[in-house]
Formats: sequence, C-alpha cells, structure tokens
Amino acid sequence: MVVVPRQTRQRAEILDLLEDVDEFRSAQQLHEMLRARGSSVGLATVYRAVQSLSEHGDVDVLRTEDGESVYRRCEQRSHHHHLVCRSCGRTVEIEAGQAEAWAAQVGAAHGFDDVDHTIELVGTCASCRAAAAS
Amino acid sequence: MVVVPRQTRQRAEILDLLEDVDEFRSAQQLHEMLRARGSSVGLATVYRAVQSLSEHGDVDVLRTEDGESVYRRCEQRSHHHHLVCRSCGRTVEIEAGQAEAWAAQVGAAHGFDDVDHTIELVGTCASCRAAAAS
DNA sequence: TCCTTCCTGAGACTGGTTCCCACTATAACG
DNA sequence: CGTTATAGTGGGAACCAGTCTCAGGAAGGA
Repeated sequence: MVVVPRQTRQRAEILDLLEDVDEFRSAQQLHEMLRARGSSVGLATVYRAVQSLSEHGDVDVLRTEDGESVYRRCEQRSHHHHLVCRSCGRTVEIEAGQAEAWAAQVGAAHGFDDVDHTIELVGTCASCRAAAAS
Repeated sequence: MVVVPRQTRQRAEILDLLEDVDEFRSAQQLHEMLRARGSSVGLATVYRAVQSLSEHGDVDVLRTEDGESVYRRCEQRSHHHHLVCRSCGRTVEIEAGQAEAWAAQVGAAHGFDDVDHTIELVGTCASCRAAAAS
C-alpha cells in the first residue's frame, strides 16, 4: 500500500543536491542552490519534494528558532538526533538511547502512552569557538 | 539594568487569563479568550505581552508541530520540561536532570560549548486513551 | 498636575508555506 | 512502440502567524 513517488528530473536533482550538502538547509536555500547549479526547479516543487522525502524518512527536518523548516540528508537512516553548531551549522548525528529510555520512563510514570520526544542540541563547535576568540 | 514593564490594564488582563488557563495556548487563542471574556485587548498587544513575559521567564513557550508558538504559565519558575497530551493538551511539568546531564556530556564529547537543549515529550494521557477505547 | 516616556491598537506588511490549475511528463497497458 | 490515465510541475495567488508603523493614550515620577 506504499505509494512510490514518480521518478522525475526535478526530484532527482533535489536528491542529488541533498547528497552534496552537509548542513541543514531551508527549502528556499535549496531552491537557490539549484538555480545556481543551472537547473530550474519550481519553489513549490522543492517544497513538495522535501516534504515527501521527510515523510518517507529520507531526509530529516528541523525547525529553526524563527520557525523555518530546514532539511538534511543524514547518514543514519534510523532514528537519531542532532547536535548543531549555532554558528556554522556543522551537524553531528547522535545516538540518544539514554535520553530516549528516560523519556519513555517519564511518560510511563505519568500514565502516558505512545510518547514521542523532541530532543535537539545546539552549541558552539570547537572551531567556531576558536575563531571567535581571535 | 532590568527594565520593569509598565503596569497596564492590558497586561494585567493577560496575566489574569494565563492564571486561569492550564494548557498551552497560542497568542491568537488568548486574544479570542480575552474577547470572549468581554475585555478588549489588541492582538498586537497580546503578542507583545507574551513575548515579554516569556523573556522574563514568567511564561513558557513551545512551538507546535505547525510552527505556532504556544504559551503557558507554569508552576515551576525554574528550568523544566513538559510532557503534553497530544489529544487534550494536559501538561505535566517534568524534571529532566538526567537528560540534561546527558546533553551536556554529549556536547562536550564532540567539543561543543554552551550547549542548549530542546527536550519535549508528547504522548496520550491515561484518560484520553480510555476515552479512545470506548 | 505636568510631562516624558512607554504602551496600545488598527491595519499594513513580511516571509515562509501551501493552494490552484492549466500544462507536462511518467509509466502502465495494449 | 503509441496511447492514455494519472501524478508531478510551476508560477502566481492565497494564506497565516507574527511584526512593524504611527498616532493617540495612559503610567508614573517630578
């Protein structure tokens, strides 16, 4: 019953781009980057693509502080979390077994079922701290 | 150097309302509720009030899945997290010492400084599960 | 009470995201 | 390898939370 999205030039180009990018990027940024590469894909299409990709678990989504959605193709396809540098955007994928166990346990302790969790870490990475100290 | 906001009818009414409300509510919802109570406060004023209140730590802010900011006056004035029922909105304030220690440690392990964390839990509370089973 | 300063509110505006809809391209089928 | 049903595309309009503007009003210190 899983509907496979049709394979189009646009989706291919968006996936290609995501392969080459290492930080979380907004749909608009991706759209810009595609145009810079010389390929023309409509903004609406970029939005549709990243949305569908994220639903299929092929890209990860984060919400920035000002409410923008940003996307990134991650190494780990399984559930994981992120430690993002607030200055350069460098992203580390992290295992959160401990935190997840804690979340499940807290939920159970209060009689909650199907507990989902949101866990994201933002900090300043070593090289950005060094740069700031100059 | 702390600037104390001027005491106005509008701010008082908003605080009053927040005292009476137990779940996270958006600025627009609060505005609606104020009008329903018969008090007229501009929407812009509600936005300004909740923003300033949250900066002072007097209300907590959460971002819903669709990017809306929701506000709530919490019992605990110190740092804490929330376990929210996805169906009725019932909110439990939780201590997250364990998870926070983990976050700090993970950050340090990757050379990150000043690590901020976002940790929120969403589940289905016991009474909503019972109601759904009917 | 006076006066400065901050607050208020209606509406304009912004910016991210989604919707609309005519057009196009995919891929299943014969 | 054509035909065809159908999903995908794209440009622009629409949407909506939130912010800004600015003139009028209120708070509170002098």
